Amino acid sequence: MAQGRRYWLMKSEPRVFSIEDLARSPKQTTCWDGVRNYQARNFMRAMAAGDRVLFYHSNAEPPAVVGVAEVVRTTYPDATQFDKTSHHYDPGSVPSAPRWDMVDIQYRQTFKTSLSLDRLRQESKLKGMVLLQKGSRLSVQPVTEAEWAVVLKLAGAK
DNA sequence: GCCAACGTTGGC
DNA sequence: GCCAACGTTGGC
Repeated sequence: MAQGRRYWLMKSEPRVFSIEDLARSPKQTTCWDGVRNYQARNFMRAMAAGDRVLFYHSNAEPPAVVGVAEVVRTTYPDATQFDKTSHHYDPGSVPSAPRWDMVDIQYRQTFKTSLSLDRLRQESKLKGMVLLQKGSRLSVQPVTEAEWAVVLKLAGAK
């Protein structure tokens, strides 16, 4: 395989949608709707099927990377942007030129031990992670191959 | 195009 | 619940 797989991190509040919810979803797959940040959207547009995703629980106790998912469908329009009843409705977006996209991701594994923010911060090799940068709020962000390897090793996972 | 006001994110 | 950091909006 000449094309290298890419790695990402996606945040979700477990009270809204947790990795357990993903594992219980039909086909263990969900569409990642509701992203309303251009940078995050652009990262989703760069995703390819087979890319790996760290699943992160934000607003959790503790906030932590809890497992792995995989991109199984590349970007397509997020239907909630046109749905007036949706919390994610965007009156400025028109169907002929959808502003917001989503991807589908499928469950892969839950770490036996989740990796809290604190734990990740202790790892000098991870100090460049987007997640750990001051003020970082991006809900979809890139992870380098080296960071990916360190995180999976810390989790005792493959 | 500047920038103040406002809304959101997310750790604490 | 607080609030720092950040993104977006809109008046000018």
